[in-house]
Amino acid sequence: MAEDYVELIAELIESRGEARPVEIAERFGVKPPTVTKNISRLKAAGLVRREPYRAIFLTDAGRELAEACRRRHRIVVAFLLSLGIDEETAERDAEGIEHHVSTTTLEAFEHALLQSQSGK
Amino acid sequence: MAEDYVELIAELIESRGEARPVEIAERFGVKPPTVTKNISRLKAAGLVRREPYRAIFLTDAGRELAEACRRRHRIVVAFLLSLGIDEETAERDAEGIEHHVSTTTLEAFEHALLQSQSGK
DNA sequence: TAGATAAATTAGCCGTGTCTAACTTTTGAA
DNA sequence: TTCAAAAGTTAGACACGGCTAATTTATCTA
Ligand SMILES: [Mn+2]
Ligand SMILES: [Mn+2]
Ligand SMILES: [Mn+2]
Ligand SMILES: [Mn+2]
Repeated sequence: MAEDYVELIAELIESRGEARPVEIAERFGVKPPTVTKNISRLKAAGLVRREPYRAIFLTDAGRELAEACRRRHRIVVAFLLSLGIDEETAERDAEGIEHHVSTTTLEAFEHALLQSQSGK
Repeated sequence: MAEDYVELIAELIESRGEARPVEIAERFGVKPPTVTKNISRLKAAGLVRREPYRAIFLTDAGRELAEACRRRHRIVVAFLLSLGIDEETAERDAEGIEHHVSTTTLEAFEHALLQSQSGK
């Protein structure tokens, strides 16, 4: 959970300037109270900073985690695409797969990606 | 959860002749009461048949699900191995990845597997 | 600037999956 | 054949992630 949240929060801050619960709820297909509760957990975990009724900010730890997650996400998607999978499926599957890919496997994906690029 | 359980139950029946809660608990690194409760849910879902204090059997539906899961598991592991990932990591990662692989992606894995075999 | 609307929170519920402690049933050895 | 050890179950607790209904706060608009 935490990974998907910080990832989305980072993206919202980048694209919208701020991360709002209502956006998060829409993106995850979840109701606002669920977001409120989960954001509290993120705050308790030191990943997020925020005051009630205000936008959500990432802590340093949160930003670091977000960056790692976004990188992993990009690699997994790119890898699936390189296998000829359509974009929609690649995105959907990557959203789950990304949470189970070890460093070893991620590196193997990157390596395979390079091969497929050189081999056209 | 159900997928991992029926998969393991099928394997235990095949290798040991029967599936016992104590073995399931060990394999999943979980305590026996957890297994009891989860097996009850499997029974409620019509995947498993059993009487208290006796071994666990799969229903037809359970057996079908188990077969599908084992097939997916084998393909994901084989695919990761074909990328040069070590067996331990491949098994560990596959255990999570298998639950997020769509039919489309599974087919892409199979296809890539064939390519890697022909290309030696 | 008042009032309506939108956004967010709180309270309380539920199902899942985990645990420990205590109990019951089965089993296997003496 | 008995009875101790192993296996399994029950009871009760907890954290997580989801929900609805009701309330509170912020925002926009007339
Ligand atoms: Mn994800
Ligand atoms: Mn992601
Ligand atoms: Mn699994
Ligand atoms: Mn598996």
